[in-house]
Amino acid sequence: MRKTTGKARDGDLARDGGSSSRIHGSIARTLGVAIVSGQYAPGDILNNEIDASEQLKVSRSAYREAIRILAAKGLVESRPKTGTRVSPRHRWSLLDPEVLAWLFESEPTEDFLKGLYELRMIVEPAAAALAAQRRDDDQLERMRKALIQMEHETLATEAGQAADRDFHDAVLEATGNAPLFTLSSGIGAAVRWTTIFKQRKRELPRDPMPEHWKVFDAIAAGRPDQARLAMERLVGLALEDTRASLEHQD
Amino acid sequence: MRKTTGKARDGDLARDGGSSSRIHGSIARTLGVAIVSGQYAPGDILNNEIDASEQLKVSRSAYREAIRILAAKGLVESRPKTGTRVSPRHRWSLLDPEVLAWLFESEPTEDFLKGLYELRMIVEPAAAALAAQRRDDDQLERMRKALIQMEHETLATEAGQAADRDFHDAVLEATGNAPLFTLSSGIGAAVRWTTIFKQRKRELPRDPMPEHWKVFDAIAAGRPDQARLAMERLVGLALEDTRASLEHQD
DNA sequence: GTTTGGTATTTAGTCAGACAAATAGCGAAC
DNA sequence: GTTCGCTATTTGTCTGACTAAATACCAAAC
Repeated sequence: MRKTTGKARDGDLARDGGSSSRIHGSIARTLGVAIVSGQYAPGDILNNEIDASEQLKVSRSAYREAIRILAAKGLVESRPKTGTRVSPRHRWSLLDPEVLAWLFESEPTEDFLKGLYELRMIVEPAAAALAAQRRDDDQLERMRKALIQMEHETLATEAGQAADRDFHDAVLEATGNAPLFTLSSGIGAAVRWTTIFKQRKRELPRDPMPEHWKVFDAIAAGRPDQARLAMERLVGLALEDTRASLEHQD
Repeated sequence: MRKTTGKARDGDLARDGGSSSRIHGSIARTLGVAIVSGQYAPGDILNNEIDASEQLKVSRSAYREAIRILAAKGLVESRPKTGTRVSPRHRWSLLDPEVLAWLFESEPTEDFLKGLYELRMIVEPAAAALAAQRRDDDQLERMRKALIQMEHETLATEAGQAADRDFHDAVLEATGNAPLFTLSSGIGAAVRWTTIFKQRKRELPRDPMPEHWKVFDAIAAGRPDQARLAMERLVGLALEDTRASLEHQD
């Protein structure tokens, strides 16, 4: 049954896999953005496949594949005769990377951002504690490299921001807990937005490195409680930055 | 643009929406189960669309829609010339309800179950604390009803188990945190498996109601710390039950 | 021998049009 | 008023052809 070759070429960060360069992907993105931005409300019914695909100037099959994508992420549900309707919000896979990207395409609501930070505040300190107990040397090395690059590039560069995300990713991975690790896209999104808001204020931002190194040191030393506390402080400071920016904006 | 009617008919638990009764859904399920169960390994390449759809005796378009579903959940990635290959595990949406269902179709690994409980142990106590601060009366009432039904039906019945899940769901919902709430399918899966393992032991299981009521009382009284502790105890006991069952099995 | 560049081939992607199946809603019969 | 069955509408499925992207291969140049 198996055919090839598990070349294990991983590690590349190929953002998208190019799936959104195909028609079905870009239609899914268009509709997905329209849904999460509230342009369609839960309960609304989309135009039937024939009309909708004509309006979008694509074939019905491409349109249908787009709908399958949205349905797989819980955004819509389709049935014969009734049509395709937008699902209630609680069905949406809000932590799916693509859904998150669609959400962030227009500015997310303050509520949602707050929720994301709250999630970080719950998950990341616990993850840091677990990582302190379980990390292996490779994972530790990955964290160190990420922080060094973050230090070099600063958060003003895309590479520096990627390094920041990579650090948090490495911590999550070092928990050895697969379900926990799948939250990294959500956490990464929150991390990214901290930075965006910091940048927006145009003030020379606080140096984020000290908290980061403290988390690293605690994980390196294998001290769970210390790692938890350090991560709590790190996320708390990020939250403060974001909150300050949001208030500043009004 | 909007067409109908948001009748807000919600609350129904329509398990699946029937999507798996369609061909594309059942093919997705078949392939999804094969992938998460390790029958295909990450990096493996699936047969090309023509051959695969012929073997499965379905049209190429139905097969393609199935693949779109799997791709949307991060299980596979397809590109021209290369074909469709199974994605590395860290891309899988392990907390997606359908993926979870596919995982539990064959018995999940002990590692994965442990991870799920660890996630519960991190998320649920924090959620209980937030719920104690934020729950409104309706949500509290939903929790009470769930526990009463759970008490009546016991965990031996499907209805009683559903009530258990509904309680944990209500707590998560009462946090008012949408991203957090999306974890309910994962938590629900862990809850379900506690019960399954308890049942398997055939011993008359410990009465789970006291811990549940303590969580409820703390949330009703608006005491976050007490709610956190009570939930920690509840999840801890569930974890013990499951662990005991797993050891018992060897 | 090594590199470079173009081309052939394989694969997913897209399209068009027909027919099947499900079902919500309506109207007739009771 | 209630039930039953029909019908119109919508998604679901199928077929087969064509398009476009990505790789592998081979030949030419160095």
